[in-house]
Amino acid sequence: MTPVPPQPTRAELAILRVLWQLGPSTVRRVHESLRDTQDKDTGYTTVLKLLQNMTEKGLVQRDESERTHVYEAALSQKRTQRDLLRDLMDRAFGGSASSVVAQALSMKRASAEELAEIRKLLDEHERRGK
Amino acid sequence: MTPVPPQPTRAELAILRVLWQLGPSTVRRVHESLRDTQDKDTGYTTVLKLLQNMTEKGLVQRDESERTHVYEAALSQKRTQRDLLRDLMDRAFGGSASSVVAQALSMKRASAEELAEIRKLLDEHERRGK
DNA sequence: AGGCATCTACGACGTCCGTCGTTGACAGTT
DNA sequence: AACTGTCAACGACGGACGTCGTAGATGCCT
Repeated sequence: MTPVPPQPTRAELAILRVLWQLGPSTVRRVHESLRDTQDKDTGYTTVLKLLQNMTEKGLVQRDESERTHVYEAALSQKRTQRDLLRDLMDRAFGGSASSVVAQALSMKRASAEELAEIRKLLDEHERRGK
Repeated sequence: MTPVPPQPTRAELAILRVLWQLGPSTVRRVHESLRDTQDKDTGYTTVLKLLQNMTEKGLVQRDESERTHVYEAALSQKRTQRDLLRDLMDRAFGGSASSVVAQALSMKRASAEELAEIRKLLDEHERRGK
């Protein structure tokens, strides 16, 4: 009965994104990847501490068989995205999925390419729902 | 030169939702509305303090002409929703609007009614984009 | 005028979060 | 064996957040 891990904080989510992209990684790898991607510059021990906390919370799993530990995301990216979006949907959109979509469409980043993708998703969803 | 107010925290957002629903309100009205809606039970002075902080941050505007102050949301609901969704989209979805929509659709709450609404939005958006 | 209710302001406190320094263990190098 | 570098662990700290108690001002009622 593993209790559901709490939602990741901002910094924790940034780390999870690295783990999802790279797969199981050491602290050093995560730190360097953040160094490249991120604007901010976090220290090595900061990343270590975060990962220790995340292990405690159940957000990541740690392989300690070797001296240099290897961390892996405990939940899939999709699952985490779903949880986070659900939370925001409840808190800010009154639980309305269509409101969320409306706002998503109103953004400049909803390019033509993305619109086609969205329409495809909608068709699939409808077909499956039948 | 009003700087853009920072994003509201969880508790602040709950208050903003009340203000959007009720319009300009006193601390008491906000407190009572929260008492009805919310599961949690926050004290009067807590709500007052929150609203004072929010005034400081520029999230709300305060009318002090009367002894009992009246608070009003500084930004529209849509604008705030957009900002919050943008933030989450960047942090968790790599800035992809279609990923957000995909997740939104995968939720049980995307009812048939909502699906129709979403499709309508999509049509309008496409027509307008032409 | 006295007393009660209401309201704002202020300060305090516990918690979480992100940050980092230091320490001690371990490993490879010369 | 001594040195150098890497690693995990731990403690500390400043800031934000949400919480509330208390004080002081103001208004109302009798």
